[in-house]
Amino acid sequence: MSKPTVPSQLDTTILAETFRLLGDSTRLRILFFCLESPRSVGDIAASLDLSQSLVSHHLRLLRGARLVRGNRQAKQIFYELADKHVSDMLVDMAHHVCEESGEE
Amino acid sequence: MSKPTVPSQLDTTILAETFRLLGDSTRLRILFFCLESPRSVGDIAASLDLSQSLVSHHLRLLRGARLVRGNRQAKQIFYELADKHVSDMLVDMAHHVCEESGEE
DNA sequence: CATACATATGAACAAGTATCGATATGTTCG
DNA sequence: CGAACATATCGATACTTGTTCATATGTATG
Repeated sequence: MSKPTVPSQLDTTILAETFRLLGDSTRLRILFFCLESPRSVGDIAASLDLSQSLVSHHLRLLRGARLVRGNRQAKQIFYELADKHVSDMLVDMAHHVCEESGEE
Repeated sequence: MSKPTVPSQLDTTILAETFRLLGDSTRLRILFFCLESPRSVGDIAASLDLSQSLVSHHLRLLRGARLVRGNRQAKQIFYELADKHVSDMLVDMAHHVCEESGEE
């Protein structure tokens, strides 16, 4: 278990798919915005200054990859990160990038 | 420092750029291959069944983002991950994806 | 039921990019 | 220096994808 470093080609594909979804600043902003607390689609669009349609499109992709999850509350649907896994990952990566400078 | 969860829009862009580079299975395969030990371009191309040109292109991108680093040794150039930061990140993400199933 | 509101979907377009083939740069050795 | 090898760059192409506009689905309220 000390050397599972090289994933199979299949795993690599899956990993890449996840990374690809995270590799768009609009989607990242949505994710980080929903990281604090569940947010409705309209709230996301307004707060991040994005069209409602665009937000919905992105949420669809994020939902498909099980990165977010939404539950309906009357007319609105509130989205939040799918699980602690995902949120931890995001926070970790944010830290990685913040510490990026002054390495060696 | 307990709630740096939401990065600035600028940071988000930088983060996304990094993710975008990781969001390609060919590049990921190259990275994981170089994770074990430094590899020459030709070795990467042969082992991963990719054209030399393609490998070089991807290495250029990865180099530009300081994800890999190469040092020349006679005719060959051996590439390795830029620092422990990057390699840790990759390994972590690989684990995340492996544990992906059987969550709830 | 009809109206208003919130979200989702579909078509279409522009921009980005992964890949390939050919060629150039650079390095070693005779 | 010139030949051989390793890597990098350039041009072109096919494909993916982020975004917008218009419209559909779904949900609550008078």
